[in-house]
Formats: sequence, C-alpha cells, structure tokens
Amino acid sequence: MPIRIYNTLSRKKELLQPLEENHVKLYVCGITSYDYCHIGHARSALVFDMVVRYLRYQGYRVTFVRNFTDVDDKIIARAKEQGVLPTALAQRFIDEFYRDMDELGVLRPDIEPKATEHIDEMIALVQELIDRGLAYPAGGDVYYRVDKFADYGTLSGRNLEDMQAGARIGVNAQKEHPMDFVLWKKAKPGEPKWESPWGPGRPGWHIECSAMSRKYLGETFDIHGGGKDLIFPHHENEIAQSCGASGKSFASIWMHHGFVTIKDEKMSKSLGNFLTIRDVLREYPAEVLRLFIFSTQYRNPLDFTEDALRDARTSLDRIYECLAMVVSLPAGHAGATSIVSKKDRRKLLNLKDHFIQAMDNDFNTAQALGFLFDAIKVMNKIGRLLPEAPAAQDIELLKSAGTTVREVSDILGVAGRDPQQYVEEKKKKLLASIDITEEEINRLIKQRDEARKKKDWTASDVVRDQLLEHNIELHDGPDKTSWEVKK
RNA sequence: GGCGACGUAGCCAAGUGGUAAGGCAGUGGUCUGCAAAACCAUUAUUCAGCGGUUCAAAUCCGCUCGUCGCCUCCA
Repeated sequence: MPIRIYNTLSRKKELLQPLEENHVKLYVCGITSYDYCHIGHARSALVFDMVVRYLRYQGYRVTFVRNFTDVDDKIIARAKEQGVLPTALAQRFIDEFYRDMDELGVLRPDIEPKATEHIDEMIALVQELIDRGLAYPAGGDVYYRVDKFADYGTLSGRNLEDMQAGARIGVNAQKEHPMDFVLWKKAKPGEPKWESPWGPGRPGWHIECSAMSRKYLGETFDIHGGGKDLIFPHHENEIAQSCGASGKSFASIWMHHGFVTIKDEKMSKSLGNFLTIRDVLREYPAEVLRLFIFSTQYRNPLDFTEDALRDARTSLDRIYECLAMVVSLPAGHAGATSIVSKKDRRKLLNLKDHFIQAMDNDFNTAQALGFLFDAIKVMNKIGRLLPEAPAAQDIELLKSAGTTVREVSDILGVAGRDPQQYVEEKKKKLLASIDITEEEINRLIKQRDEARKKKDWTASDVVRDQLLEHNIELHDGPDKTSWEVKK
C-alpha cells in the first residue's frame, strides 16, 4: 500500500516515492540547545519517531538525520547570563535533551550532526552561493540575495512585495534588499567565532541545515520535517540556499506538524506558557504522553489539558487491561462452538489492515487509534462472554488479536510492556499512596469472605465500607474477591 | 496590513462527493446479596452561518462570523 503524506510545498497529499528504491531519507530540524525542552519539542520528536517507526514497519530502510543547533544568539545570550561558555551550555542541554528523549522512548536518529562540527561545510556552501551570485559579503557579514532566487516564497506562499509591506524588522543598511537574510555573521567581541574568507564570524541559523542535510543525505532527498513555525523563514531560506547552490530540487516532501497549545494559545518560550517534558513526565508516564500526542493527527493543533492527559491514561490502562486478559485466557476446546459473531471476528481480523490504511493516509494516528479501541472493545466483549470450556478457535482469535494489538501499538511506541506486570505495578504504585498494607487488605477480605459464606451481608458491607475509606474497591468474582485502588 | 489553517455531540477527535469512526463523561440495562469492573443499549435528521455547483456536500465554490498561527527567536 502506498503512503500518502501532506506536502506543505504543494498543499496536497502526495505519494511517498523515495528517490532510492525502498530507502527513505529524512531530515528533521532539531532543537537549539539552550534550555530544557517543552511539550512542543516532545510532540516534534514523537511525531517523527512515529513516522520513522512506521516507515520501518512498512519495510523501508530509513536514514534519519536530526541536527542540534549548538551555536546561536540565544545560546550566547543565555551563556552570558549564566557566566558559562556557550559550548558548555549547549552541551549541557543536549545531555538534558537526551535524558528526556530516552524517557520518552524516542529512537535515536541515525545521524545527529551539530552545527559547530560542520563549520567548514557551511563556509564552502556560502562560498558556492557567492560564486553563483546568490550571496554577497558586506562588512564582514554575508547575505543571501533573495531577489535572485526566483522561487523565493514558494513554500510559505508569500511574495517579496507582501512581506516587505508587513515587515516588522528594522532595515539593515548593509542589505541590498530588506528581505535578504544572513548566511555568515561577523563576530562581535567575546562571541564564539571561526575563521572564514570574510573574516572571523559564525554561521547564520539557516545555513547549517542546508550544509548538513547535503553532507549526510545528498542534494536531493525525500522528506524534510519540522514544526509549522519553521516554514518561514527557516525552511524557506533553506530551500533558497540548497536549491540555489545545487540548481536541483531539495526535499521532495515537506512535513510540518502543528503546535501544542495551552488554552488554545501556542506554547512557546516567549509567551512563557510552556511546560517542560520533565514537568509532565513527573505526573504521567511516557506512554500516556504518547497516546495524548497521537490522539490527534500531527498537523492539527493539540491543546494540552489535564483532562486530556487523564483520558490518555485511562486509554492506556484499557489497552493493558485487555492485553492482560488475553494473557490469562484458559485453554480452548476443539469441540466447542464459537460464540464470536461474524462481524466481531471480521473487526479483529481487519484490525491490522485498518490501522495501516489510517497510517498510510498521512499518518492519521487518531483514526488508527479509533480502530485499535474498536478492537479492544470487541476483545473485552468476547472475553466476557467466553464459557468455561471456550472454543479453541475463539481463544485462538483473541490471542492473535492480542498479538496484533501489540504489533500496531509498537508503531506508536505504546503498550510495549508486559501487560500483567503493568497491571501489577500500577496496583503497587497506587497502593503506595494508600494508608493500608496489602496484608491488612487480604486479612479483611478473608474476614469478609467468612461473613459472606454465612450470608451476613451487614458484616460483609461493613468490611467493604471500611476498605473503601482507604480507597480500596472490592470486586467479587466467581471464585474469589479481588481488589484495586479506586481511581 | 499580507499570507495560511481551523470551526463535527458536554469535552477530545476521525471522516476530504454517496448519506456522521473511536475515546472520555452521562443515562438505562445485564451481571451481583448489594456493589465495582466489564459488557450491551443509548447520546449530532446533522457537521459555525448563509448562498451556489451536483442526482447526491461535513466534504467542492463564494460570502459572513469566530478561533488560531506565520510575517521577529520559536517544535
């Protein structure tokens, strides 16, 4: 089945057709490392983690490159504030970034280039642009000559005239055109600097991605991704640089994900309304955050609320509890008749196909999850209706559906743990927050069982109420009473 | 001001020309000594509003209203 991806460049969904047979080359703009990452960064990492997992699941070889911007105005400013070297600050937050990513279970990209380690490549690229007449040095800086690049504005759907009309930036007298952007910045005293044909300085922000993507993926590659806020100017300028230098097309497909919002406002450093990844991870496990992020399609905005996170946690429990049920299924009997309706059987057998169809359609994880929960519901229903001597084919169906659930969940990076262990651990964790021991609970249950045998419902209910005061809920099963901490 | 996106039940969210997935919450029921959990049933004659195209529109086109984003660093 072909995978269709929405391409910002054409504003349409397009078939993924890798330039190299069966090999997808993907470049994603990573972080500028000067602070802890927030939930928006988590969404970016998780979206592309899902994309890579899915492409590999579908048999593609994927070369995934994601950079670190480790030299930049913000890093320099923050380092100055803290009285540390910019390089030390950048490295520190790269380490913190890895800590968050590992916690989220994000697979490492194949290549993670740093800007500071590719200064030579950037200088070479800037020189090529100068040689082609697309850039010019001015007072130690080098600028890109936007009006010499005919396609400038195509990605973001703008034209130079409109942009100038609404320009909020002060005009730099050194620029030939107000929209020209900087490729190389002359060093100011005390700033990190490298030698270059135009004097000591450091690269502009955009040039690193052009230089590094070319080095690791070639002049033309398949997918370039990032947040919607990078469309302009970052990606627009990358196109100008890369296509300008090579004369060839750059990325075939441009993928941009939506923002995480709080109260419908973009979460951002400048607005100060952001939550860091570790803030959230303290309250909710990574798998919950993943389910939350994937509950909507990647291009749509995603509003962060406590309710939404709680929903996600309930959903995750639901998946694990269903899987735990499947694991503890009794053996089937060859002679017994099936109790599963044709419709339900088909739903389970079609889960994988439906899931894949949703994912093929521009990674529609929300729809894919819909199919997943549909199957969970059917599985719970069958599990509930199973007689004491269930039909072998029904047990077989549930077990294979369980395997499929795990298989497709893995694409989203959820439900990867042992389900029985998950249920147990959850119980233990909740128990830790309760002022009663497991032994005490079991003792009380025993006491209650005796009362129930004598049909002394009053005494029985006293015990249950007693436990309920400790937030313990009892569930009377056919042969024994189980308990759980009330949610 | 320019450009763009979005508006589907109480909330979240699919659906992209053929008659409204799924989740959470709610209500009724099955089960139970009573419960809980689970399951079953139920919850939008309608997709912001108004026009238009079509045999057929939530889906395409136009206008209006509302929300958000980019145009300055931003995932």
